[in-house]
Amino acid sequence: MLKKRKAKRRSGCPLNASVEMLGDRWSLLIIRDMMVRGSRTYKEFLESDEGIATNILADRLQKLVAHGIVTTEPDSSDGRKLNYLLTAKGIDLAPVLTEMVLWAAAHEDTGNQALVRQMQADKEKFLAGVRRRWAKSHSLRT
Amino acid sequence: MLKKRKAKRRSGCPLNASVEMLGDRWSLLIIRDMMVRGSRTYKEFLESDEGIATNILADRLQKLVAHGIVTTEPDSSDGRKLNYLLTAKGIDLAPVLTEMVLWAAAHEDTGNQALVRQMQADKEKFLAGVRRRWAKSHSLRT
DNA sequence: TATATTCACTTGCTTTTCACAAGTAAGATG
DNA sequence: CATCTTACTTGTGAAAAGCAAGTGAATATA
Repeated sequence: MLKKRKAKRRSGCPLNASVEMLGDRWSLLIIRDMMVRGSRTYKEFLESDEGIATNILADRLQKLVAHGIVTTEPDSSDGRKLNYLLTAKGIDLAPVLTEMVLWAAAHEDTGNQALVRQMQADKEKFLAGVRRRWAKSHSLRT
Repeated sequence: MLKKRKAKRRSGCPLNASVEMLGDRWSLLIIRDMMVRGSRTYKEFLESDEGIATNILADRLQKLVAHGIVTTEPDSSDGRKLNYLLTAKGIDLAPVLTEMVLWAAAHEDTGNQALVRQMQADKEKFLAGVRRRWAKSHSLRT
């Protein structure tokens, strides 16, 4: 399979750059799974409530890796497993996710009120927590 | 045309709700045009750098209205024009857009550095500005 | 007032992406 | 060794995106 060299941007606007990397119905949910649910493997992502299709998941993971948001490393105790981990760039998406969660929680009837209340109570504290958890468990690569 | 009653959510997660409303390659760009470029009409949206197709624009505007993010009102001085305006819910997306812009600006090579620097300098001030501009020029409807 | 132009879309068609079901290969387990 | 698990790939139909052209009402222009 031939991989494209450099998908040219539709515009130079930073929002457009974000949208081109994350603007679909799955990418941010995968990142959420890594960030708040601690998912690491293909199988764990598949088990999420939203029910992503296997081929779409493979495609999105590959794109997230290509964009430098996620890295992979083989699991040391099980040769079949590949661990997907957030890079520093990926962790920096925490504020984006937070604002999206708070917006939906404010304007829609949604579940997961535990997470929402935690974010509402102290956004910065929540973000610090995410960063700390990730800094601890892995050496972050760029 | 029959409109669907209530597109059931894939999950109750607030992030999923956001993604189902905004997770595509155009919706947030339309909101950006309203929020920071002051676009109001179909034609103005079409003129954006990214080059949205006419049928996609019509579809996205309709969905944004359906989600209560945008409202319409006829232009008082030109009967052909329809003005699209952000609702309070739409304006509340300002922090989401801001974080997405700052993230891309930090990790990608993008343009529009003027806007970025303004956001970096004082996020809260920028957000207050957006809110003030919108509160002034229209009565916000829910 | 007739004509051209603008505005906000539709329509039709092709291409791309999504979704579902099934299959496969490498590694682990009993 | 046989079976199971994990991380995918492949095939197919359906849905959505993208492009070009067209429509109809309102407005500007000659």
